[in-house]
Amino acid sequence: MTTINDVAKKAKVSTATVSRVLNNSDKVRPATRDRVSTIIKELNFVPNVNALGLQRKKTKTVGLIFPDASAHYFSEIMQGINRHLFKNDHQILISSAHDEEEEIKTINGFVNSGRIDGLIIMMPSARDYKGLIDQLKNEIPVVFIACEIDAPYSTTILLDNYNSAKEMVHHLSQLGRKRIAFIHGGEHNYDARERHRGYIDARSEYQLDESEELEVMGNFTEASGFQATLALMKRNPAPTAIFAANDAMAIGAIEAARVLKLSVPADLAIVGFDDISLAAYLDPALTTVHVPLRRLGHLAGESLLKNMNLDPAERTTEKIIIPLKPVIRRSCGSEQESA
Amino acid sequence: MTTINDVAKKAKVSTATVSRVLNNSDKVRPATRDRVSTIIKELNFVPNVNALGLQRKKTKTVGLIFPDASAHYFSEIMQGINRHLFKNDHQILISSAHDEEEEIKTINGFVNSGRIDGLIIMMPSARDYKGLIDQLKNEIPVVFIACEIDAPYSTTILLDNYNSAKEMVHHLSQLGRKRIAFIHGGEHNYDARERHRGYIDARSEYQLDESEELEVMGNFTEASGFQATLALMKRNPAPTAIFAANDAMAIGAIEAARVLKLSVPADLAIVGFDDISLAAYLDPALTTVHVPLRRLGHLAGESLLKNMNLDPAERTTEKIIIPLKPVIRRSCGSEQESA
DNA sequence: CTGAAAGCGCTTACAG
DNA sequence: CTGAAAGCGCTTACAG
Repeated sequence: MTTINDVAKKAKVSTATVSRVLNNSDKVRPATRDRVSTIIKELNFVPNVNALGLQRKKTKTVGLIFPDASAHYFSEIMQGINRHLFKNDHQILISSAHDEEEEIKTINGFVNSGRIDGLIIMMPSARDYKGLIDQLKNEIPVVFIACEIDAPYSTTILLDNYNSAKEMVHHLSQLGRKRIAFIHGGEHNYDARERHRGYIDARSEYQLDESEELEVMGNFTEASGFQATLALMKRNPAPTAIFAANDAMAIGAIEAARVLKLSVPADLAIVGFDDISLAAYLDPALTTVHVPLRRLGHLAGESLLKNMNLDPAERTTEKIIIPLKPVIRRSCGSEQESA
Repeated sequence: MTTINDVAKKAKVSTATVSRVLNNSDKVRPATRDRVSTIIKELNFVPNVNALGLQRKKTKTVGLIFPDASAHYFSEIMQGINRHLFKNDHQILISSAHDEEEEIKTINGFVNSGRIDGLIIMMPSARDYKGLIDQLKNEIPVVFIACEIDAPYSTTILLDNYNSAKEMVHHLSQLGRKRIAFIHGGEHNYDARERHRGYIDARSEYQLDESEELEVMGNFTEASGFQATLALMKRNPAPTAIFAANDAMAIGAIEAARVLKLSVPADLAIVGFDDISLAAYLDPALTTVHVPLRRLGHLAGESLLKNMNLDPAERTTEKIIIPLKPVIRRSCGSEQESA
């Protein structure tokens, strides 16, 4: 590996001068600068990041912690983050942990090792907030995605799950569905809980049938949506609509309806949440809530970068809530078609 | 940030001793070891990775380059890689680039900056192999995924797209479909090209209808599968089966068939490639080829780690081809159901 | 405009 | 078993 010494020797200058050329310092004679620049290219010299990090206490690297499930969801967000950071010459160090203990250990390693300048945490099922916040200690800026953790001087980015869920239930009720069931995504998942809360509140607000019988626990997979629907349709009276907490479960629900010889939406309206790319290509096309994952990632990257360039004293605590839009297609029984 | 000096001072030993404790050197008196260990915990000391990297020339970090499209495909692979590396105490630094020029620049930065100990490159649309190989220079071990680049001392992991595609066409022909169309995934994509090659060879081998009319270019999206199918069904005679180079396009094809009032599989058999999780939940359930993405990622991580622990002189050039299995469901018109 | 020297936080021969 | 010192590859005040 070529070092700054090799360059200095070949250019017959000191390493200080090479360093100045590298950093565009103005105090270098043009002739010297040219000579050194040429040799840097010749040798294909790239500065050693470890030496840089040690000396500057900045690594131009951002850490990204995410759960190892839900690949699609997180990969989209990650792409959004990456796109923004790449443009701004930063790298992403990822770590996906299995459980919360692992995650907290990883965060500790990330934060105190001088490895990263900022951290993005996706932890929808976080429970031990205390342990987490203790690790952080405001050493570096942090952005939380899809988890509500009251850490000072951090940014939190949330989806407006609650209101969109309410809106979706309202839409179904407007179409005459009064007995609306809900397939939950998991009680430890923040998004799932918020969607559920919106469903519950909407049910009472719009005076719909209320019963625990109408709620079934799923886990965001097609299979769980399928099973949940089979269970729900045994209720008496059976629901006239099913609101699944994500599209994958809605797809399982549609398949279950097919098996039960139920027509969707005539016998049973089914709606989802996420608006995955093939939602429009299902039969019937799925009514759902669009979630702009890339934009979420972009916002996270942007906010983090902003705070990384700020003095710790200047940082604020910020909360960004992304409004979501329902996408009305056929599966809810509406004739209306959205763009 | 706590340093080794803080620990040394507090424990009243030299930094050398702290270092020995940290590295489990046996030449430390138990009493000293205990005292130092206690203080390390007390101070929550984590060694600075930049100093470590500078000194050891190892960073316990692996680089991962991937295209910024196809989030799902790559996120699954990434999860497989990560799972394995996490267990072995390594981090992943990612970078997804827009085009090949960006990618090569990134690779150069990764390889010559002392940032990583190994590199995994997913570059299905790589064209400029020369530029790529020049960057590599055998500095660090490299694993290529889904691209055939003749770089010495590297590992290449490929899917057996070709034979599986042939097998799928054979299966359709066995079911009496003689006019089988193909929706291509993109001519610059390695997997797509191989699947296409298998299709072409199978067509002639099994004496099926051959015509350029039966091939349409798509781009791996539902929308392109939809459009391609609309175009294909205008042929005269129309195809009796469509082989889409991935599941997303197959889903688009099914929707197109629906619009055209064609029954699948009675009028038109449709098969895909990938076996995404909801393939089983489509109507009709999609016949496709299962691609074990996590396993692919796992193998990549494993191979890389193995080579990272080897002397450069001991490294070999390796090529791993992953066999793929068709999953026969309803959309091909077979009565047979696979597990 | 340029260089010698100190220092970032570690590790490791070397000496004791 | 332990410490003083050199060195990994950079940057930056300081002196000239």
